[in-house]
Amino acid sequence: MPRARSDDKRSAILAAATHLIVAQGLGAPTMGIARQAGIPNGSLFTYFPTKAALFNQLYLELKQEMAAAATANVEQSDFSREHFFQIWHNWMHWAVAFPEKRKALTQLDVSDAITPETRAAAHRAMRPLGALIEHCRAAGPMSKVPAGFVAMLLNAAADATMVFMTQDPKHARRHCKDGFDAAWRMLS
Amino acid sequence: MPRARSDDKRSAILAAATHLIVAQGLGAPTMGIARQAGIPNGSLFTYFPTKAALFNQLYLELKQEMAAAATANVEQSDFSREHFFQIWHNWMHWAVAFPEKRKALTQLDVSDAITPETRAAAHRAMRPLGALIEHCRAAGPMSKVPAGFVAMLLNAAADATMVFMTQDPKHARRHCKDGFDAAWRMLS
DNA sequence: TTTTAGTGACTGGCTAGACAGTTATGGAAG
DNA sequence: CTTCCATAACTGTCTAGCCAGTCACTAAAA
Repeated sequence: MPRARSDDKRSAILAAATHLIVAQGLGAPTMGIARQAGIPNGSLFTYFPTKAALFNQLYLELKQEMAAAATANVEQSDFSREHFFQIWHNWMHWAVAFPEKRKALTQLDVSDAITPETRAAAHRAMRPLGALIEHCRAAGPMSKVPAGFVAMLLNAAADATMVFMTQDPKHARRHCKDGFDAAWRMLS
Repeated sequence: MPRARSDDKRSAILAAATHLIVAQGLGAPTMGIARQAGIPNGSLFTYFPTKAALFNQLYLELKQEMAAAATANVEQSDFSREHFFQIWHNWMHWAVAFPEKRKALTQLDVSDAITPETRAAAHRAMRPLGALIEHCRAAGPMSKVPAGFVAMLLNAAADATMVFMTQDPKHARRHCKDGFDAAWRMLS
């Protein structure tokens, strides 16, 4: 077997891309990303065939990481308010801990470089959350509302809460709770 | 006085930009925008000094148009649920009637080409809505939550509702009401 | 005649990706 | 154990194409 690719370099590229996307938007040049990652620009293309492929991969991994952070250490079958808050808290905590990742995600989300396939895969990563939401929805006033719509509304509330917490980290704890209360009022 | 600029051309440029931004993203070339507007590319720069200026102007005017559409034909001093729904309905109706304008707005919203000044001006355009929200907030369970946070949550809910209505126009009427009910539950 | 809009060819800078040559890796053959 | 080889990663330079904005000129308005 010939040389193996370096996971470190791969990660460095993704991290550099996250950083530069936040600083310069999606127009950030690949050369800048490579420099930030500490590799020559040519190497970037041995890890990702095109810029779009890099963005798709980044989007997917960030979404997966976010989903994993939200549902870490929680049981599948518990549908209580407290349990839901635990997940919400994990979720918000991740966003505050990695503000660049969250910002990069919102940029990538509206980009047309992200393919429907990637979006579908990202959606799949959020599946565990979906099941939980589904259960709460069915028991409350939104039982007649399409599940996708409910999910979208909750996502929107979560995003808004993340933005506000990041904007005003001093009162992050309170904003986290306020956002949750609002979301919970929405579906119960 | 020498030749006056043509309002028609100006509008054509803005309309063309809206259309192309939706189709190609913010990377849409000025030449493409000019072609779509039916003018030579040089003329675009007699109406807008730079591409960024064009985007800022477009953002501002779309936001103003949206705000005006939402608050058309409604009284300032009425704070009832019905009145709020009337505004919500106007708002959603605009989004469904002009889906491209809404989509272009969401693109522009995350762009770093939009200056803080433009954002402030756009925010001012939403002022009448803000007063209404403020009143409802103060009377409900979110009285202790910052007004900006409440506005952000409502905006997020409105956006999500717009997306879903546009996605599934067949049941737009129901989604409009469902979105409103959810938003109303949030703040009362 | 003055002033400014209209026009479209042009340009300078930038960037994604190609490429030709180099180097590390590990297995196979002796 | 040593040599050799096949493979694929590594590298920096290069280039073809694109695009925002310019400019020299013309046309219209007053």
